[in-house]
Amino acid sequence: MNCMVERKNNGLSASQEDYLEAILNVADITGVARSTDIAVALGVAKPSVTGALKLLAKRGLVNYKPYGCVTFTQKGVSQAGRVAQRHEIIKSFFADILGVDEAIAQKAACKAEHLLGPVIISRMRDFKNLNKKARQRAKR
Amino acid sequence: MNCMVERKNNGLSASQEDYLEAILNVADITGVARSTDIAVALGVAKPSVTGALKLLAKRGLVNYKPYGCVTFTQKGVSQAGRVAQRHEIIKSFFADILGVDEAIAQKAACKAEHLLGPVIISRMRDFKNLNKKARQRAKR
DNA sequence: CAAAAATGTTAGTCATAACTAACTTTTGTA
DNA sequence: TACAAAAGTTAGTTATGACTAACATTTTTG
Repeated sequence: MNCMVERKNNGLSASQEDYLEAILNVADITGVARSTDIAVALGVAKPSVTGALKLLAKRGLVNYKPYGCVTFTQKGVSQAGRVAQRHEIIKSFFADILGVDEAIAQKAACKAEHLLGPVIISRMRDFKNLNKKARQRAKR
Repeated sequence: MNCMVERKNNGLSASQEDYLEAILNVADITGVARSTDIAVALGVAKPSVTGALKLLAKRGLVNYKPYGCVTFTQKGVSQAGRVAQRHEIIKSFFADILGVDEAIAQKAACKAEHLLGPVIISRMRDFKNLNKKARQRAKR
């Protein structure tokens, strides 16, 4: 069976990864990551954001100062980037290879990104690339 | 972004689905579902099993009696079956289509089965079937 | 059949991560 | 500039689901 719960590879919980990703996306859009925007992006209440930011700060992933605006540390940027990358690979695998609706692929990726390991993710990426090349060959 | 947490379709938590599946597997092997075996299968402590069984009983999915052995209700069988089916589809998709190691596919399926929706699951199944047919054609 | 071993349960604790209500700080505006 | 609105925080609660220690029941066996 072998279905036991495991420690995350990077030590981040699914929730923490969600926050990192949300900060990245919010900052991309508005230039800065403000607490309320993060809350809206994740559909959580504001106090949840405060709590999460403190935790991420304690882990050295973001620079947090009460009433100030949030920035990533070096470590935070790289972690957030990794999560976003996984998200993108999974989303486009579901959409392009499985032919699933964008919105559904998007939602599923949000959840799956926290638990699919590097082996599966990299196979998904390879699969997509092979598929792209095949289509290019077919076109010629 | 749209990554907010959602209510499960069937109202079962990931943990509850895990227990249903474990009961199914343990019963398949030993003929009966005993608490300790379930605990071993899931890698949890025995009191966790007791708690889960009470919950599943309250939801009308298993027949639980203290110190007795566990059986599924009609509803429980069908739920457990659905979960096991999803598990199998995902596992074999990862293994056969993505070419991932069986053990890794197995573990990933354990986690993904709780969150991938019907659309993606059915695409995975279709994809596998198409692939099988294609290989059969190629052989002729 | 009685004691030991195995099995199962109860009670109480912990961690995560959400929530609301109430408060503080910052910002925008009359 | 003062005050109202917006943004953010604190404190306290809740739910889920694990855990350990201690107790109860069942089964096995000498």
